[in-house]
Formats: sequence, structure tokens, C-alpha cells
Amino acid sequence: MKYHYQKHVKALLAVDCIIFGFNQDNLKILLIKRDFEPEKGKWSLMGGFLRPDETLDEAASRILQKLTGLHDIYLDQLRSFSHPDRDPVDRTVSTAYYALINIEEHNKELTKKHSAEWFNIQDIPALIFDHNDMISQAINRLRYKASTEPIGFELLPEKFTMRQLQKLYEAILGQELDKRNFIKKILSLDVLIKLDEKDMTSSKKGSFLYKFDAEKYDRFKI
Amino acid sequence: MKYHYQKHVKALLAVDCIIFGFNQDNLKILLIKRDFEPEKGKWSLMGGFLRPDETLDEAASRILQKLTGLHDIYLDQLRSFSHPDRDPVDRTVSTAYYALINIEEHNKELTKKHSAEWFNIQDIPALIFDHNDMISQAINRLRYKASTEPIGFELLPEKFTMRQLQKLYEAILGQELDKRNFIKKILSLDVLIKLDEKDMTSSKKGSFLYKFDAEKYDRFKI
DNA sequence: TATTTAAGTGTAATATTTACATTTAATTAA
DNA sequence: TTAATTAAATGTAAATATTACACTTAAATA
Repeated sequence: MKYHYQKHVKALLAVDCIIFGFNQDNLKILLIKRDFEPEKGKWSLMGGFLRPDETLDEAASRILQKLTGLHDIYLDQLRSFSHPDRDPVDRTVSTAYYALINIEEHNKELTKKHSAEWFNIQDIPALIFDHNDMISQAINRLRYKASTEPIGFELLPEKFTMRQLQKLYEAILGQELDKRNFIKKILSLDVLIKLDEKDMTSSKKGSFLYKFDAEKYDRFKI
Repeated sequence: MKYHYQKHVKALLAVDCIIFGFNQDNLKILLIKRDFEPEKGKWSLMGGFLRPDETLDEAASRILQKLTGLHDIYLDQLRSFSHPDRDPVDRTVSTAYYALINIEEHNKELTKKHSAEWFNIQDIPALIFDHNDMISQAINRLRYKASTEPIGFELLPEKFTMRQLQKLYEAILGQELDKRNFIKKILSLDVLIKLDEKDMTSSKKGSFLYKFDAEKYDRFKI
């Protein structure tokens, strides 16, 4: 190595994932029972350590895949958490990522192997370290995201009803929305394709299914 | 230490600051001539390494003060940059922060000592590592911020004219704005106090000075 | 007294958001 | 077969926010 820096402290680099899913009426987060000390047995976010040859983004993807079996998942960096005492074992700076996944698609055996469970965002237990703080910041970020671009592609099944989409928005925003205004607004974004099929499980009349128009949806990405 | 983790790679933790300032018509960024190898003599963001007893936020404040002499500065974490080869000397993860300062208030001797210079955001030279990328993300963040909350308190002198505030918005957003609509909009936010004083430097008629109402301004903070 | 300079001001048109209630299609029960 | 039930589907008016656009005013200077 040609040059070297003066001596500076090195720290462990961790990644923690806030994994959002949506099921019927509720926005949920996937938590695991920590299986090593300290705080063994407590609930926590799924995390891991950065490897020498990967970026933080890649580490987050890897960790997510290990837990859910899914790849090509929507992932966004939230921020880095760095309190000197946040991890009692060693100085560790953790970068939090949030992910959006379709609950039905994750590999249940993998999550079971990691003793993972879905929790409604209203019922998050006390977590280790600063993980509750990470979650509340992730929810804020998701709320902001939902208010500036269409959301749901990653969280809903391929085909879904207007009602389901509205319930998702209500769960994220934490408030009820007017049905007619919601439909008007979402249709004006021009990202949905109305199908000929109906979902018959929710009512006698049945309700039309929609899917996202991937190209038009992606135009909203920055 | 009661527990220890398996062996994981440790990395250097750096902080880099994108320091925004505004002068007359232009949004500017403060850059320094790097005074150590590698890339000595090239332009770069002001940065430094995390110390054992501080958070990243605190490190960013410290670095900012070292360069400008200012404290209690507006600072916000942008994101962490982690490409394995981003720093050729050693594995270094850098967390970028952006700061908003009043150009007139910084200590010119300090910036001179660090061979620092202000550059218009249109004229940023090629910087070391991924610093150009950091800057472009910081500008995007600042644009978003300007479109969702009042901005300017940190970037303008205490007293300023409507015209100066409009020029600031135009510099941040990169587009011209209609004078009447701008005034209408900014007054509707109810964060300004109109003073009896006039600024006589810009025209024969003079233009009224305003200042921010700190309390009302802060209500927009999240 | 006329000219110059930038400041200061208003209105109409359009687009967006909000509030709000009835009808429809299909199934199930009588 | 008819009535009752259930959630889906639909429209409009009012309020608010945004955009486009041009003339008048105050003061200094020539």
C-alpha cells in the first residue's frame, strides 16, 4: 500500500433491515429473535456485518435474501446510526435499510429457521439497541414516499383490488381515506391497469382486479 | 468485555461535509485543497474521521467548526457511501452530511488556512473519490427540502429582501420564478416578519427588509 | 422636471383537493 | 320469485391552490 492514514479508530460496520410487508389490513415488519449474545432471545431487526468486498447496499441485499429467500427486492438506505454505546460489545456503526416485500412470496421456512415473525407496526415490541428508533424513522420515510410517488407494487400481490390498495395506503399513512377521492387520485397517476377479472372473495358483487403498469410506475422513480 | 462478536472486518469511518452557502445570485459549496496523500492538491469536500467517543453527527459538527469556526450549524445526514474501493488507501465508509451556512459569518482566516474556496454549484471541479456524487445527491436533497418547507434562514443574512430570498430559491431549484407568485406563496407560509427598514443598495426606491420568525419557521421542522 | 431603476401590487383562468350519498351487481334467505 | 343483504361503483359542487400575466410607484439622478 503506497500511502496510509494516521492512526484512526476503526469500527464494525453493521446493516439492519426494516422489512415491511402488508397483509390484508395491516402494515407489518419482520422481526427475528436474536440467537446470540448479548440480548439473546430478544426481538430485533435482521442485521449483519459488512464484508470486505461489498457495499452496504449489497450487504443489505444479502441479509434480506438470507432471511426471506427473496432477491431483487426494493431496498433503500435510511441512515446510519452511530452512538458510541449503541452496541455494548464493540463500537459498531449500523446503516439501516428499509425493504418492501410481498408477504406471500417470502420463504416461510427460512423465516421460521431464523425465528422470524411479522408484527403489526402498532404492536412492535421493545427491541435491542436503537432498533425501535430505526423503525420509527423508517415508517416516517415510507409515509413520505407514499405521499410523493405511487407505492404498493412491491407490497401487494400481482393482482389486487382498489380496496386492497386503499387499505395499504391507509395502513402506511395511519389515516382513513375517502374511497371516491382515493380512486380518483390513484387513477390520475396513470399507473394501474384494470383487468377483466374480478375478485369474488370480498363481496357478492365481486370487485375488479388491477395490476401495476411497470413502465409507467417506474417513471416516478427518481 | 463480557461478550465479543466473531471476527468481522472493521473499517475506517469518515465524515464528509457538503457545505452550502449563498452569495448574491449563486448557490455555492465550500471545497478544500487536500493537503495529504493520496490525491494531495486536488479539490475535495472537507472531511475527517470518526473519533471513538462521538457520533457521526458530532463528527460532522466538529469538522465543520474546524473549517468555518461556526457552531450550531444546520446539518443533516445525507447517506453513507461504501464502495470497497472508494478510498484507495484503506477500506473507508464515509457518511456525507450537508450543512447550510451564511457565507458572511464564516471565519475567513480558517478557511484560508485550509485553502478552502467557494465554488458555484454549476462550476464544481473534479473532486477526489466519490465526492462529486455526494454533492449531486446533496443538491437533490436540498431541492426537495426547499419544495416542502421554508428554507433560507441558515443561508441568508439576518435581514434580507424579498428579491434575495427569491434568488436563493431560484439558485436552489435551478429555475426562474415569477415574482408575484413567489411573494404570494412565501407570505402564505407565514414565516416572515416585514421590517420598517429598507435596503437602499439595490434600487433608488429601496426595498423592504424581512427577517424570519424563528418560532413559526421551526414549526415546519419535522 | 423628465428619466431611470427596481419595487410593489391584483386578477382571472386553471388545476387540484375536499366533502359528501346513491345506485348497482350479485348472492343468500325467505 | 321475491326480498334482503353486501360491498362495489360512481359524480358533482365547493373550496383551495397554482399559474399566467403587466402596470404603477417611489426615490434618485440627469
